[in-house]
Amino acid sequence: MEQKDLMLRLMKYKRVLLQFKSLGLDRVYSNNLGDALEISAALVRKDFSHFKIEGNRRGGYSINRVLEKLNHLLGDSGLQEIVIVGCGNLGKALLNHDYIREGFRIAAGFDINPSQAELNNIPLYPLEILKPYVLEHHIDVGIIAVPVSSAMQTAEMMINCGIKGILNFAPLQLKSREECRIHNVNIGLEIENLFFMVNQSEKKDARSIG
Amino acid sequence: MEQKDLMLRLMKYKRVLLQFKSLGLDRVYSNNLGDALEISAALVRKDFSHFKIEGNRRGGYSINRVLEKLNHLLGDSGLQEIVIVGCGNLGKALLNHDYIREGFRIAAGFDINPSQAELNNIPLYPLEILKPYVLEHHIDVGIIAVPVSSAMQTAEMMINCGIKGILNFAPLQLKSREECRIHNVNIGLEIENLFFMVNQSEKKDARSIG
DNA sequence: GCTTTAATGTGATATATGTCACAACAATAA
DNA sequence: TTATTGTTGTGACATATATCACATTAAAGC
Repeated sequence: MEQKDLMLRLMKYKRVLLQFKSLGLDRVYSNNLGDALEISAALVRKDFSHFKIEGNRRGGYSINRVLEKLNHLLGDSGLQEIVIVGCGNLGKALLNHDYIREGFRIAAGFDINPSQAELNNIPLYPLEILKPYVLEHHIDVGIIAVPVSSAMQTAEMMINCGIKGILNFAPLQLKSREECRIHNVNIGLEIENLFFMVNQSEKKDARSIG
Repeated sequence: MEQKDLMLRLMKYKRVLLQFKSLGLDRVYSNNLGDALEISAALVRKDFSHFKIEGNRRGGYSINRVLEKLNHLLGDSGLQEIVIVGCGNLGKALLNHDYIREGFRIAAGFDINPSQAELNNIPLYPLEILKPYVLEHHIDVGIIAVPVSSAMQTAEMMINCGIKGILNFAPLQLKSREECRIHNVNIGLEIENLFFMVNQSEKKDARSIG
C-alpha cells in the first residue's frame, strides 16, 4: 500500500484544520484530529513527528504552523487547473460545483458535441480541440465522465494529449501507466461493498441475539 | 485497515472474472488476475488459498468455480435495491445508469422538489415519502447526492429511516456510526491526490535528468 | 513411461502500519 | 517553589499485509 494512505491522511488533516480554522480555533490536540479522521491520536502524533511537525507539550499544535508544513509537504502549488471530458449529467454536475477552495479550478469541459457554449461560466468545447487546449494551458489532470463504451479511447486520447493524471468515473478499471496515473471511482463497487458491510453487521447482530 | 482491502479485492476478482467470462474464457491463471488488479500473482493465490478456492496445478483456475465461491463469500443476495436522495445533475447521472449487472437496482429517487415524475423509468418522489418508502421496500442502502449545505441533515434523515449504508457524494466527511456505515466519495480529495502524485513523478523525472 | 514444462500452494520472511504505554515536559495552580 | 495536570513524542510491540522462493504437482510431449 506504499505510503499512499499517509499522503491521503495528510490531505485530510489539511482539510479538517482549515475547517477548524474557519471556526475560529487556532490550536488543536492530536485527539481532535484523531476523532475527525476516525483514527487514533497516537497515529496523528506519529504522522506529525515523522514530518517534524512539532507541537507544544501542553497546548497541542498551532493550526497555522501545521498548515504551513502541510502545504509545503503537499506541494502548495497554487490554483491548479483541470479539464472534464464528457459533459453529460455527470460532467454537468462536476462543472456546476465550485472547487476553488479545494485548490483547483475546472478550466474547461469537452464533449463530442457540446449542447451549449458554456456552463457555470466554464467554456465547453468539442473534443477535437482538446489537444491544443491542453498543450496551451499546460493541463496536467483531467476527469473522465463519458459512457463506458468510449471511456477507454477517451483515456487514450487524454494521455496522448499529455495529461498525466486522470480521475475516471466510467465503470471500468483503467490501468495506470508510467506516463499517466489513473484513479478509478467505481460507484458500483462502492455500493456492492456497502451491501457487504451492511449484511455482515446484520449477521453479527443476529448472532449476538440468538 | 482491517480486512476491508481483502473484501474489495474479492469483489474486483469477481468483476474481472465476469469480464473474462463474457469474453469466452473459462480458465484463468493467477498472473492474469494479478495483472488486471495490479497486484502480484502470489497475492492472488494466497487470497484464493485462504478461502479454499482451488485451482489446477497446471491449468490455472476454473472461472466458474471461482465465481461460485466468490458469490458465496460475498453474499450473493440477489438483486438488491437502493435509493438516491438528491436528483440534481449528479443524481440524474446516477439514475441514468443501469447498475443491474453490478448486482443492484435504483428503486427510486427522492428530492425536496422533484422536477419530474420519473426518469429512466425510475419514479421520483418528494422527500417526505422517504421514510414510508424505505420501510415498505426494506431499503438498506442509499446514495446522498444533495448539495453540501443539506448533506448532514439528509444523512440524519436517512439513518432515521433505517438506512444502514450510505454512499455520500457531498464534499464533507460524514462519519460512520454503529447503526449506519457511511462511505465518502470526495472528488476534491481525489483530484488533490492526483496532483500530488503527478507533481511527485515530475520531480522524480527532473532529478533523474539533472 | 519418462522428462519437461508451467502452473499452483505455502512456509519463511520482509515490510508496513498502527497501537500501547510511558517518559519528558510545559503550563497552571497552590 | 513545588505539585499537579494534561499533552506531546517515541521506543517497544503487535498485527496485517504482501513478497519471495521453491517444493509440489498436473499436463503435454517425446
